[in-house]
Amino acid sequence: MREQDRIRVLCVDDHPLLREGIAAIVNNQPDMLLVAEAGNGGEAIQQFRKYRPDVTLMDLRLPDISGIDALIAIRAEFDEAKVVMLTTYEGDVEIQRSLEAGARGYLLKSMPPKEMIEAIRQVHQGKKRIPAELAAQLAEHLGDEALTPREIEVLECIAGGNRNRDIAEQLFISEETVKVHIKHLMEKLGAADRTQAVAIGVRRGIIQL
Amino acid sequence: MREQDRIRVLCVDDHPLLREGIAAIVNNQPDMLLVAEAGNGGEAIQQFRKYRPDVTLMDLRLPDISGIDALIAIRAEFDEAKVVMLTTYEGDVEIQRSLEAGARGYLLKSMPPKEMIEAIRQVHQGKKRIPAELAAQLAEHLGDEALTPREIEVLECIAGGNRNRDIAEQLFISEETVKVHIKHLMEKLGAADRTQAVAIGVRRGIIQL
DNA sequence: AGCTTGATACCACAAACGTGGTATTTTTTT
DNA sequence: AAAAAAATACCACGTTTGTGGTATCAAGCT
Repeated sequence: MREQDRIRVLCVDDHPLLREGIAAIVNNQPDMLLVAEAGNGGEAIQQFRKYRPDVTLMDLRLPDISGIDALIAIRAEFDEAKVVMLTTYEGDVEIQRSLEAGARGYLLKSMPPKEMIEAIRQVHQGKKRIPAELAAQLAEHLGDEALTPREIEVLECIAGGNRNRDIAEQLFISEETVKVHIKHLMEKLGAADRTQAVAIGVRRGIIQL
Repeated sequence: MREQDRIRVLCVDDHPLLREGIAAIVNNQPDMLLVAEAGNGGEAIQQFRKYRPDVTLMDLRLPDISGIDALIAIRAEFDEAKVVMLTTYEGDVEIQRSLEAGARGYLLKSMPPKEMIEAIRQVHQGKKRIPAELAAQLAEHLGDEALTPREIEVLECIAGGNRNRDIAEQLFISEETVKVHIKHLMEKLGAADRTQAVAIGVRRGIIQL
């Protein structure tokens, strides 16, 4: 295959070890070529502008901005950009937000390399690629109401071990309002108490400790 | 350098992508040779028996048994085994347990490859290698009393959103005893309430959600 | 203009939680 | 054999949390 006909890939990840592994595997494919790498979101945008890759592999958490924000920034300039999110493990919320932001695929770093190269080929052909396990996980919470920004804020305060009174002070609202927010977020998350709300929030990627 | 003089390395990790990266980097060193790989703890033990590597890179979480248990199993047979733990990120408790189990080093997967190859060389020479950041994190909780097995069990129940009464039933003890355990574990962790106890427990690697 | 959503606020009540102290038994360590 | 640590249990008391219901206001959508 001529070099200019290969699928040109950009890899964005802050782990050099993993980038190395991806580079080895991608360049081992006769129909692919790793044209650039980036270790953070800013670099990712620059490298995209410079190389206009056919497919971009993007880690979800980067040192500067989140992978989702990098994705949004890139798609704002290059609407047709084909980006596959690649992450260790995140909750359904991260998957959903990625797809809403226009990601064409979503892979776990623990998946076999075969899965990754197939995803690159499919996405390059204009298809989408979300593994069945992740699709299933996503589907589990599809009907669920999302937490509001304020509710997330309150949930973060709860995780910090704050009492309702302290949360009220920090957010400049009354203790009763805090209670209302907690009631709502517990309902939405299906939590029996504030502690489980934090546990579920962490598992689903809504908050991080 | 003759092949038999090279540092012979075994890599244990369930992420094929990362193994590939490590393989590329290790084999790129003139004084190193990746002699075997393993994707889980059982394989790791078999491969160690077969190849007797000079240095082993071991992921902390594996599909079958924990990396620490694999380390213990290997060191039970081969006391002089030189093992470096390699992980994405864990709390101080994991670091401490690894070192107690006889690990010679502890690295994060996010560290530059240079750090890893230096660690392999140093450990091969009989030295230990713990990066300053991790040593500092470890030192922060050195004087702390560890949670007892029962306290950890209770903490796990708390994280599940159980009330004291439910925990009592599950563990076949009285509600009052549960309260005592919670009081103690909160003191040890420096938590203001049960929710913060869970958050701290997760951050420090004492429990996982 | 009407509707929905998010955020705010208050009240009252019951349930659960956290704190103080004391005490027994078993296991482990010295 | 003595001491220390871990797990068990009970009581009393005040604090915090969670539930129910009602209501206002602003912003955004139809």
